[in-house]
Amino acid sequence: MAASQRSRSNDTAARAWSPDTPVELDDDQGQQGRAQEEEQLELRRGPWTVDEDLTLVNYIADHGEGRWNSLARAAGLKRTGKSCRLRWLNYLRPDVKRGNFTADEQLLILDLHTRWGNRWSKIAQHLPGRTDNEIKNYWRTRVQKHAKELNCDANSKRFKDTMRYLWMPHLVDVDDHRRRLLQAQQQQPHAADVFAAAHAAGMAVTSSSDSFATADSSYDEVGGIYANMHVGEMLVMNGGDWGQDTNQGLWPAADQSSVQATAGGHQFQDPELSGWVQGFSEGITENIWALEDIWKIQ
DNA sequence: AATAGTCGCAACCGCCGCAGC
DNA sequence: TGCTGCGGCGGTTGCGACTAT
Repeated sequence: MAASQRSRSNDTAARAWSPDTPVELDDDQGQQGRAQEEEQLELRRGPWTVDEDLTLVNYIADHGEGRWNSLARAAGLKRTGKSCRLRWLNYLRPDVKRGNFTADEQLLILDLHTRWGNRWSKIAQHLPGRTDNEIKNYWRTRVQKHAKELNCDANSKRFKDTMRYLWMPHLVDVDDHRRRLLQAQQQQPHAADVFAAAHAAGMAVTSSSDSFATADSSYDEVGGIYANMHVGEMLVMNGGDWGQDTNQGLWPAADQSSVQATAGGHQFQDPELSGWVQGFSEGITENIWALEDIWKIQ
């Protein structure tokens, strides 16, 4: 990263462009052949114009995509091959899906990101019409924003656990969940009792004492919500038995199945497409984050 | 209405792996 | 076997649009 930052600072001057100004050459580029230098001097950067878009689209329609550097030259575009490729893949390609992510797509992104991390292109392969760039932007803007609101990093285990064991199961059936939570709040034991039960069951609660302490402190406040997240953690630690035995009434039935599906070694019904995620969002808002008020309601 | 702050997105960059020579 | 060019990837940035004050 240091190298990246160093190179970034060196890019400052080169970044002072406008769409109508040619690219300035650095020393290395200046050492190349004169013809190539003259050609590169004319390269454009910045936002694409409508004419450029039309040129690129028409050329690809006639000749197909690929060989981007030669394509850019042949099409008469004063752009780098990389720039043409990016413009085509992220914006001009006919099957690119524009607009907001659906709830299903958002859930799938959350799910796949917990499995693969910032492998945007790999994640994008499972969202037809969506580009890695779009997903990356979505993650950086929406998801990281909510992680910040939770005072944790979007790549942290805590946030991923929150997503996997709390938030996503939450979306299975919001109304049903609310009703069951009300019941659970009336029935559930105090967090200290839960801790004692876990301890008596021989769980390695000491190894997650920090997490449990967090759950403990949040328990009364939110009526078991955060504790449930750590129940998920404990399921991972303890093979899933504890949650089934002691957590009855806390999780809606569908939630438990989801947890079980993920707890034992992060297994999925559909190893390719996380089928257990698909269909989660039926009947809920298109913006899953709009449900964040549930957190505050509890 | 003007200004400041924030957000979302398009586009850039360097790095890396691969294929061809 | 090493070099070179290309394509792909993930990280970062700049700026217009939007919102709050």
